[in-house]
Amino acid sequence: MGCYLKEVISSGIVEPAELVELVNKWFRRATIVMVSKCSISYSGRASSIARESTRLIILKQDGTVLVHESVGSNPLNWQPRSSIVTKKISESEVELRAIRVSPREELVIRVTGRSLVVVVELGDEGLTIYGKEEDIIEELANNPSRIISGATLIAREVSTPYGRVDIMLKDPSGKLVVVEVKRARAEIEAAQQLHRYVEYYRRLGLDVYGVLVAPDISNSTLKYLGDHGLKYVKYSPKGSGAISLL
Amino acid sequence: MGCYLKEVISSGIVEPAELVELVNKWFRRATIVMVSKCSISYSGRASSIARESTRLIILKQDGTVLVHESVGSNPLNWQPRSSIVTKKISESEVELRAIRVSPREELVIRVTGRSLVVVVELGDEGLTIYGKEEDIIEELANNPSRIISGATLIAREVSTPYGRVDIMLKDPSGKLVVVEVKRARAEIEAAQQLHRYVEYYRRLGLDVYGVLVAPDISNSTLKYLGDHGLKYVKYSPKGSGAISLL
DNA sequence: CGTGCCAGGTGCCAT
DNA sequence: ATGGCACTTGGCACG
Repeated sequence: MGCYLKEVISSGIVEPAELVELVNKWFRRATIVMVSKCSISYSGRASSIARESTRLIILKQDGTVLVHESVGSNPLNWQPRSSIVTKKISESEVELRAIRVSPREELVIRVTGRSLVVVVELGDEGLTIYGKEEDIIEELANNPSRIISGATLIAREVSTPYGRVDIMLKDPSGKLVVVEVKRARAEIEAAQQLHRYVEYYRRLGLDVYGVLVAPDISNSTLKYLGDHGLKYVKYSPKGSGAISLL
Repeated sequence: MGCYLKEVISSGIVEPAELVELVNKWFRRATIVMVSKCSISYSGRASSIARESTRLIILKQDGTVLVHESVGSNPLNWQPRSSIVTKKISESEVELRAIRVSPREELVIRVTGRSLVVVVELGDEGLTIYGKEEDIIEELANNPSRIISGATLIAREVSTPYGRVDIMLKDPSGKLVVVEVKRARAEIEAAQQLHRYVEYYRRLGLDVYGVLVAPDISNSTLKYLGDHGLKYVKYSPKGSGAISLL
C-alpha cells in the first residue's frame, strides 16, 4: 500500500461527535480541512446569512477560518488569524463559532450530518515576490534622471500627515519635486494622492511641483493632472515579468 | 460503515500518475482539493517563487486556483476563475500550469511525490449580506434630514467623469449638496473623493458644497475637510449588526 | 493603536 | 474593455 503521506495526520469521513473531537484535538496545532453541509451566520462589521449547502471549511493553524463554495477566489465567509474557535454539539449538529475580538465579529458555522475531515501539517514557507512598487521606487531612486533629466534624489518614503511621499527630487533648477509611483496603470486615486502631498508642501510655503510616474494612465486621470498643474511621466520598470517559468 | 458522504466523489492518497488522471477527469466538473508537496512559480503583473513545501491546493469548478499555506487569510498564490489548467507529468513530478489570458499570467505548480486528493461537489448558494454602504445610502436617501435638517433628495448614484456621487441633496436655502457616505470610519481617501466631486460641479459653474457622512472620522481627515470647506456629519446606521446569531 | 497605503488585490457595475 | 469604487478587503510599516 502506497497510501501514505507524512504530513497528513488524519483523513476520513466522520460523524459529528468525532468532528468535535478532531477540532478539539487539532485546532491551532494543525490545519483542519472539512467538507461539510452547513449553514452560516456572520455578524460584525456587516452581517450575513448563508443557507445550508455543501462547503469547504478550512481552519488554519494560525486561527484563520475560511469557508469556500464552488466558485470564486474569495471565501464566502471567513475570520482572520487569531480568531477563537469554540465548538458545541447538539443532536447530530455541530456548531463552530469563530470569534474575533477587535472588531468584535462572530462567525457561526452549523454543520449537519457527516463531514469529510482532513487534518494536515501545512508549510509556512511564504514566497519571494518581484515587481512590487517598492522595486520600481528603488530603480527610480537610483536613476532620478529617468523621471526628470538632471534631477537629484533628496529623499525616499517621506512621511507627511497625509501619507508617505514615494520620492522627493530636486530638479536642475533647484525646485523640489514630489513623485508618486505606481506599478500599474495610474487611476484617479493616484493623482489625488499626489495632489494631496503637493498641496501639503505648498501650505508649508515650499515651492514644489508633482510628478506621477506609472507605466500607463487613464484618460480622466491625465485630465485631472492637467487641471491641477501636475505632470505625468511614463515609466515601465526594466525587470517586469522577470522570472522565466521554464 | 457510516463512511459515506454524497458530495464526495473521490478521496485518497494518490501517486502522480493518478493525480493527473483525476485532474483530467474532474477539472471544471467538480472541486479538486489537494494536499501536496510542491514548488510554485508565478509570472504576470508581478512574479514570485515559492520553495518546495506542503500546501493546500484547490481547483474550483469555475477554474479558480488557490494555493494556501498554514497561515494567513489570503492564498500564497492563486489564479482567478476561468483560468486554463494544463497538466504535464514527468518522472514522478506533476506540473500544473494555470494560465489567465488577460492580463497574461501564468502559475506553475510543480507537485512531487504523493498527494492527498479530494474530489467534491461543492454548493454555489452565495449569501445575503446586510450593512453594506448601499444599505446606509438607502436609509439616508429616505431621510435626508438625517444629513441636513430640512434637505430634500435630488438624486442618488450620480455619475461624473470622476466617479459616482452617492447622494445629491438640496438644502433648505436651495443650495446643492454633494454627499459621500462611508459605512465605516472615514479616512483621507473619502474626503478627497468628496473634494473631487465638489470641485467637478464647481468647475461646471454650480454652487455646491460637500458633506461626508460616516459613523466616525480620523483626525487628519477631519482637518482635511476643514481645510477644504467640506463638512462632516456623524451617522451610525440604525440596523448595524442587525442579525442575531441565536 | 491609529492612519495611510500597497496588493498579482477581487468583484461589481456603469459608460 | 475602461474606469471608478466598495470590500467583513488583508497585510504592513510607521508615528
